[in-house]
Amino acid sequence: MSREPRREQLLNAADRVIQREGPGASMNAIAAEAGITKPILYRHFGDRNGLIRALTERHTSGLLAAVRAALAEPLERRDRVEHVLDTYLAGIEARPQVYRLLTHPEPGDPSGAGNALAPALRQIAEEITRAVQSQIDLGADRDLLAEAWGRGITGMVLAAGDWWLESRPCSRTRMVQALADLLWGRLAAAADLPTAVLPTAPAEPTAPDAG
Amino acid sequence: MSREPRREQLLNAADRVIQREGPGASMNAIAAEAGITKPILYRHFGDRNGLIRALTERHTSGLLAAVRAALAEPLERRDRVEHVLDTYLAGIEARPQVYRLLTHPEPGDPSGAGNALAPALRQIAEEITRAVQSQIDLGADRDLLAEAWGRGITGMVLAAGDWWLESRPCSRTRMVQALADLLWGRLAAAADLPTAVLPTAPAEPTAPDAG
DNA sequence: CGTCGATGTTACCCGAGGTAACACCCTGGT
DNA sequence: ACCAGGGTGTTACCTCGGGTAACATCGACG
Repeated sequence: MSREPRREQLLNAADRVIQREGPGASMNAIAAEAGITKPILYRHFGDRNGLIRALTERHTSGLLAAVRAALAEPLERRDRVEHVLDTYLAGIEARPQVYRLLTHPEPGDPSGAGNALAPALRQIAEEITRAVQSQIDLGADRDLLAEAWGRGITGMVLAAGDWWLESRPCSRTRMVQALADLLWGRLAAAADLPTAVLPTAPAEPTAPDAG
Repeated sequence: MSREPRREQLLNAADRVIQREGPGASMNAIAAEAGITKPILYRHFGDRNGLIRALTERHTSGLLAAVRAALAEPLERRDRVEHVLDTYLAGIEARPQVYRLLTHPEPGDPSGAGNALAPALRQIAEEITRAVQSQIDLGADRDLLAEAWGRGITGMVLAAGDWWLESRPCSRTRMVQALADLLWGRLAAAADLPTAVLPTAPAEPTAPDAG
């Protein structure tokens, strides 16, 4: 049996274990599930990261392709956004344990499951939730929206701030503007670009077929 | 010397080590920095999580208080939002290593620093960035906005989706609506509530002072 | 003077990632 | 027929980090 099919079998086994025990599963456990011992895993995947990477690539290729397709769907912009959101949520809903692996490839503590936000950040999220609840009139959906938004805004600022801190693409005040603009609906308000899909190829002014 | 001051000293030492080596610092290293050995740390903090928790609480109390204050500032709503964003970014800018600890209390792999988004999610962020860049007219700030938004939206959906998956507060379609509304500027469009600050005490209709 | 509550130590356990050395079995070329 | 190579697998080990047990010390207080 050549390498590739065997690799697939091992990945299947790893999948089952992680499905069952979460992303903290040990290499021993995975090897046992596959009916073999550790060194074989290491021969195939180098180290634990390699295994995890292979596993996530396998699972995320589908989700990633789906999201990409959703982003390119020829819909009204709002509908397209909803379509992308729904695609993602449906994807993580379908396989929760795998999703954990997607978001937390590093083991971390095995007890607490589902911590996209670290405890300290969860406190911030709660503050935002409370502020929204007490300051803004959101009608009947008030509680749900406030909580979802509290989490969402916190996650947004976390991810964007992390990137900003790492690569410093601009001043702090500009970053503040960029995020505030996003929260302020600029995504909805901006005009469409003239359907040029290829990023490196600006629409040729002489091309007659795009009218 | 009673417990508390000693505790502070140990936390100071832990702080220095983490400042220097990042959140993956070992208990041995921390103990060495404090000039002592491991068991003392364990006596004071129970386990590694306890130490980290104490450390983060210490540092985040300031940031959390600042964010809370910013959220209560009597400003125009947009200005308040910007104020909160700026407060947070200034906080993480001031002490990057501590910020890492805030966002990634679990060690994880020591090589990669600054991964608010796991690799798989970073791919999604890039897809969004590309889509925004190629589909929406954002003027001169185009590149910056697209990238910041790509990260931000991904982080938002990650955090909100994680929460939704964990506690299932509503149907998937409703969650999609909640997030799309957030991205669509409903935060900006909604009306103010009549300055009732206490969450559990709805504004008394007979109170005359709130006019 | 004893003892309580801190301080501190050395030495160990355990589990997990990772590796070295060895053995087998099939296939194919000479 | 034979042996080399590339796959399969094994046992036994190393290292490092979190965590604990057992023991020694120092100062204060009734």
